[in-house]
Amino acid sequence: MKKATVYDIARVAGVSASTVSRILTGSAKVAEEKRIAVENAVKELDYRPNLMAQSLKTGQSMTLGVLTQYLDSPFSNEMLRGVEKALEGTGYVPIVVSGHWNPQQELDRLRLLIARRVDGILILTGHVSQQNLIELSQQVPIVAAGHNINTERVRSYNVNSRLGGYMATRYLLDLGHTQIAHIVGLADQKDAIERLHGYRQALTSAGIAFDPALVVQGDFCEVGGRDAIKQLVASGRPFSAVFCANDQTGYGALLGLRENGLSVPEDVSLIGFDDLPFSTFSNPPLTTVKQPIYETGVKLAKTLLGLIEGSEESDSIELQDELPELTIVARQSTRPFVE
Amino acid sequence: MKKATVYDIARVAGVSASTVSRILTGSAKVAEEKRIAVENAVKELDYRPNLMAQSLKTGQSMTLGVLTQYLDSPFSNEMLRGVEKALEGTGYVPIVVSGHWNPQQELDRLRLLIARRVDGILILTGHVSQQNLIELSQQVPIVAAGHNINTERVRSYNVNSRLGGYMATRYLLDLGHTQIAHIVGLADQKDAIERLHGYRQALTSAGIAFDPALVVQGDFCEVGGRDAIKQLVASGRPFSAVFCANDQTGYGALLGLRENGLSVPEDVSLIGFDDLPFSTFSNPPLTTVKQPIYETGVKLAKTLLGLIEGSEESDSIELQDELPELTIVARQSTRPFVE
DNA sequence: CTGTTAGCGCGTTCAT
DNA sequence: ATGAACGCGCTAACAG
Repeated sequence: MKKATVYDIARVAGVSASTVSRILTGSAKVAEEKRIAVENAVKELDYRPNLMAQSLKTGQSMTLGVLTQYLDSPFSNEMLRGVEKALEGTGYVPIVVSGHWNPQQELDRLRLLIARRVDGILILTGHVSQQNLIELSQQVPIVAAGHNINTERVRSYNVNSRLGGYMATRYLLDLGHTQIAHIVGLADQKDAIERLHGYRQALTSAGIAFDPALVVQGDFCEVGGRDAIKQLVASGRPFSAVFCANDQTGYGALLGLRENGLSVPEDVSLIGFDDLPFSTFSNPPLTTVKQPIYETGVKLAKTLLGLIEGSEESDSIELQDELPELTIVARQSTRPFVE
Repeated sequence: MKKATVYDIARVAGVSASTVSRILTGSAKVAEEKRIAVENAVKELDYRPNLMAQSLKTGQSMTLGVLTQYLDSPFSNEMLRGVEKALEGTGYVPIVVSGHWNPQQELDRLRLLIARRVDGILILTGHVSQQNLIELSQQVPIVAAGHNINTERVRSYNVNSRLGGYMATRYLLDLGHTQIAHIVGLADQKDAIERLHGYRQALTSAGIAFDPALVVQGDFCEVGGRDAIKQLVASGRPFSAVFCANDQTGYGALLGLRENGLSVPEDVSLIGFDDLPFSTFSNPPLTTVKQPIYETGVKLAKTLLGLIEGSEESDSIELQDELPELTIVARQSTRPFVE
C-alpha cells in the first residue's frame, strides 16, 4: 500500500537519496559497495521508482498516446502490434484511447492524453481536422495516419487508397469480370471515397460504363457488408464480382452471399482490402489488396520517436525505411469469369 | 511546447495559485468574478492541468492497469470493451499492456504498471502465480479473471469452463451425435483443461466411451483449429461433430473442414465457446456456448473500482450484479445427426 | 473567501 | 565520489 521511496532505500542502505538516484539512473560513478547495498535495499523493499515524480522532474512521461476508433477493430489492432513492436525496448509505453468515430470524443480523448503529458501522440484513424491537429501539435508532437500534412511537429502518412481501389477492380477486370459491384466504406471517410474513385477509374480505363446501381453503401464492418449484399441481390442488378472497401466488409459479404444461395467464388468473385490476418482463415480465404498495416504501425511509431528525440533526425528516419507497396494477394474468393 | 502552469493562470487572472486550484477542482467556494477571470485565462493559455503533478500530490493516478496477452485477441478486446464501458465517466483511464503468454514478460509488465502508479490492476488473462498475485497486491489492488483467490486486496472471477464444456458436448449428443471430437485449447491453460473435463464428463454420463483419438491439440487460435482438423482427418478416425475449445478455434476448423471437402453442418457439426461478436458472421454462423465476455469486463472493472474506493463497499458491489450464465446459442454450424 | 506555506518523490545542481 | 538543497506543478493545511 505505502510504497517505498528513494529515502527509504537511502536509509536502509545507509547512503543519501542522491546516491540512490545516481545508481538507479546510472548518471554517475558510485562506489561498488554502496551500489550493492542500494541494490539489496531495492530488492528488500520491492522498490519501484515513482514514474509520476520522475516525469514531473524530467518533463518526460515516457508515455505515448494512441488514438484509435474502436478497441476491437482488427485493423487498428494489427497496426497497434506494429507500434508495440517499434516501442519495444525504448522505454516508451503506449496508452490507447478510442474515439468511436465521434469527432467530439476524439478531441476530448486527445486533450486527455495531453493532460497526461504523453510525450507524443499517434493517430491511427479518425477525422480530426488539420486545424485541430496543428493546434494540438503546439503542445505535443503528433504523427497521424490518413492525413496530408507535414509541419515541424506533425507528420502524417497516407495509404494510396485510390491506387488500391484501382488495383482491386483491375484484378477483377483481368479475370474477365465486367459486372463488378462495389461496397463502399464509411460514407464520409477519406479512404472510402478514394477507393471508390479508384474503382471508377479502373472501370473507365477499361471502357466500362459506371453503373450507380452496382455501388452500395457499407460501413467498413461485417454488418455493412452483409446488408449491402442483401440490398444488391434484392435490386436484381446482376453482378459476377464484388470489390469490398475492406476485408471486414468482405467477411460480411461472404455471409450475405451464402444466405442468398450464392457461392464464392463459383457464382461471385470477392476481393477485399487490407489483408487482415484473419483473411487467411475466412471461408473461403479472401483475395485482397494487401496493405502493410503492421509495417505502417512500426513506421508511425518510429517517426514519432524521431520527432520526440529532436526534429533533426526525424527526416532521415522517414526516408530510411520506405513502406512496402500495395499488392494483390490472390486467395480462393476470386476466379476467372465463366459463361 | 512549454506548457502553462497554475502559476501562469494565477498571474494572468490576478489571483493566487491556490485559488486557481480551488476553482479547477471545485474544492471550495470562490468569488464569481475570480472564477470567470480564471476560466478565461485557462482558455487563453490553453491550459491543461499536469496529471503527473496532480498524482504526485494526491497519490492517485486515475489510471488502471490492464494486463492482456495479445493486443489483437478478439476475446480480450471484447472484455476490454466492457471495461471501457464501466470506466466511462469515472475519470479512470485504462492503460493496456500485453504479456504474450510469456510469464516473465507478464511480470515485467505488471511491475511497469506499478511503477506508473496505477490505482489498480486488472488481469484479463495470463498465468501469474497466486504467489506473485498476492505479493503484487501489497502495492496495488488487483482483480483477476481466471483465478480462485479472494483476499482483501485481490478479487477474482472465473468462468465455469467445465460446465461449458459439458453443455457443448451435451448439445451435440442431444442432436444425436456420438462420434464427437474435441479440439483442446492451450496445453497448460486452466480453462482449456476444464473444458476438456466437461467434454469427457458429458460423454461418460451419456454412456459413451472416451476415445483419445478424437481429442486433438489446438491453441485457442484459428491456426490451431485448422491444423487440428487436418490431423483429425488424416488419422482416419470418423467423427460427425466437433467441440472447439473456443470460437477462434472454430473459425479455423471451419476452414480446415472445407479444405478437406467436408461441409458444415451437412457433414460435420461444429460448436465453439465464447460467442465472439464475429461468430454471427462466420461462414456459416457458429453455434457456440455463450459466455458473458462483455459483462465480465464490466464486472471486473466495477469490482476493481470498489476495491479502490475502499474495501467496505466492494463486497456489496460484487453481490449486486450477478453475471448472466452460460447459454447455448444455436446457429448454423450444427444440425441433427443423420444416417 | 483567499493568499501563504509546505510537501508529494525524484533528479540535479552545487558544494565539499 | 557523495551529501545538502532546490524545484518540477500541484493541492491541502494553515492563517488571515
